[in-house]
Amino acid sequence: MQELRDINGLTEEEFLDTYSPGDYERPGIAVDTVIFTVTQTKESNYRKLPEKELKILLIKRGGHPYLGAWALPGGFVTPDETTEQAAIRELNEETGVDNIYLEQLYTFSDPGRDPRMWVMSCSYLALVDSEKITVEAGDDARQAEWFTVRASTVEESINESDNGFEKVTEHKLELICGEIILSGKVRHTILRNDKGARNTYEITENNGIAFDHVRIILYALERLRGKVKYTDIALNLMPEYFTLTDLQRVYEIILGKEQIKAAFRRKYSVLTEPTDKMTSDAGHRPSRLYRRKWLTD
Amino acid sequence: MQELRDINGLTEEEFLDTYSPGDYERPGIAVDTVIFTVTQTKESNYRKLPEKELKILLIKRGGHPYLGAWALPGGFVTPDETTEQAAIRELNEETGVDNIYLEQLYTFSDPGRDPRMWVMSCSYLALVDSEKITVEAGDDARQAEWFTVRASTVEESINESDNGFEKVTEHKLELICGEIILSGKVRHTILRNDKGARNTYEITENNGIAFDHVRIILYALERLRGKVKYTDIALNLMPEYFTLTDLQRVYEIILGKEQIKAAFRRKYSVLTEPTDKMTSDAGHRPSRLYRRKWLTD
DNA sequence: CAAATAGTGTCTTTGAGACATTATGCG
DNA sequence: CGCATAATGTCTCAAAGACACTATTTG
Repeated sequence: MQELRDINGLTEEEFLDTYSPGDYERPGIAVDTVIFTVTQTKESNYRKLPEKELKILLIKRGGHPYLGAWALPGGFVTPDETTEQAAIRELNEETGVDNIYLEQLYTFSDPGRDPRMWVMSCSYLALVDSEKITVEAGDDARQAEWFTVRASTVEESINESDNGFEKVTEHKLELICGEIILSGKVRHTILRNDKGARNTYEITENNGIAFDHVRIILYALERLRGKVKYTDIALNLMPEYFTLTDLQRVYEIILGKEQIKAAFRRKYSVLTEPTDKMTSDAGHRPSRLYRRKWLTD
Repeated sequence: MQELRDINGLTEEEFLDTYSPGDYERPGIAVDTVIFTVTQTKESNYRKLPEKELKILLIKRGGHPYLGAWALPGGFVTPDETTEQAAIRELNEETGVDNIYLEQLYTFSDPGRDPRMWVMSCSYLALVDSEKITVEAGDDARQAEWFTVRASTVEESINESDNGFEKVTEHKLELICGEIILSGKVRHTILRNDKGARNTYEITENNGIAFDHVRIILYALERLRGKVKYTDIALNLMPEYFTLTDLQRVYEIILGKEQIKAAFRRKYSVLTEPTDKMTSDAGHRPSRLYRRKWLTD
């Protein structure tokens, strides 16, 4: 260690021994995880392939604030863990899911985002294969459900000036689970000019979604959509064996856009390796099953 | 408001009136900003163009811990502001710089990253045009300096197994400001397998850089390098008028790779608009000056 | 004129879009 | 046999890589 002494003549060791944290205010740090999966619906026509749906997990709040509303799985970080470890721990406690893809999204810090007190949310994006989730909905009296995600961009306005522009976009989110329909809108204002770049987000409508979780969910979806095109992130949503058409459907449901088969296979089949297994008992030609290929770059 | 009552028979309003935050431990939240700029060096040969250097701002620590080491500009967040507002405030206090590009990077939360107490760092990436910085180095007795950034990947090892792989990369950072040379290494372990995806980072060497700031700086550089290719983010480093060769040099210094002139212009000149100004007094053909074009998508 | 940069032309390569054609299991 | 999907071939178009060639200024 260095022998440097500070203004009070203390070495670092001496300083740390006598250090006591000030009593200024500190925020609670929550982690909130947007966990996506893709599920199959049963198809009436035996010949047709089942349709896929993008879903996220929400938990019904049993206490104030937002009593009865639905919230992202999460909880508070403790001093002996990283936010990532906290996210894994909470997800495991609440869903029993283990070993899943996880990445940090964004830290939301608007004062007032929690009506109780000062709380920041360090949010995470998680992806899980639907075959892995045997989530006991509602372990400890809490109700947990998978909601189908529908998102759309409602309205845009662009205001160009000489040295920049202001663009307003309204994003709508709908979450559906049987009879339960939740929804919300977020207005995103992009301000770009020679004075800098500012993004502001405002929740303009909210039906049944707790805290600022509409915004977090929309942010997660945006990240997922962006990354799907240039990484192998989507493979985390696939079971061990899958067809290339399955994979294509997953891309389509995430991107909200049909993909051209030949081009899709050219681009994304490098993320997979063929097995000698085939599908069977479908009302049409069997399809080869593929596995994930682990790309080291 | 809703009339829902919780398990104690309270409405949300009543609940919030009587709510008192628990006394569990909370972390301090710091913001630390990696602010980049690109400067020109004087060129001895009057014909040649000046070379460019990528720099970041560091502040010499005047107290423990890490007394005498160099740290990113930053400070603690207060309850009435977002982390972004805190970053802007601190940057303004410490450098006088205003109106700059800012984006959130990552929240670092390793327990023990601050030897004093539990502190998380919400880090930001900032970009500023070097003509704007008239930073009074050392306002309030604190020494602030711009350090030239050199980064390289030192070593790699890949360990492939049947159901995934482990890849280790060592990143080296060198920061140079006159006689002062700081350096550090971060070992990045990427673990990908059917049990999930984990990245771990370990600071394996550190000469004169405070806290875990080596890692934050390397992370910022990675983000900058990634985004430069598919956004107009680099334009935030340019003065109002610049030549396309200037812009190309900025890309080259960020990416650490020469760009082919014709291809570069085809791709990135859409981010600019020509003016009728030209350079002059160079020992070669004058060059047209361009301005940033504000793209609304 | 020589040095050095400015600016453009064009051939090649790569990859995505679009669409067509052939293959195959099941009721 | 006909339905629905599987799998691949190929033409086109757009963008990036590579390199060459012409244009201009100043000492």
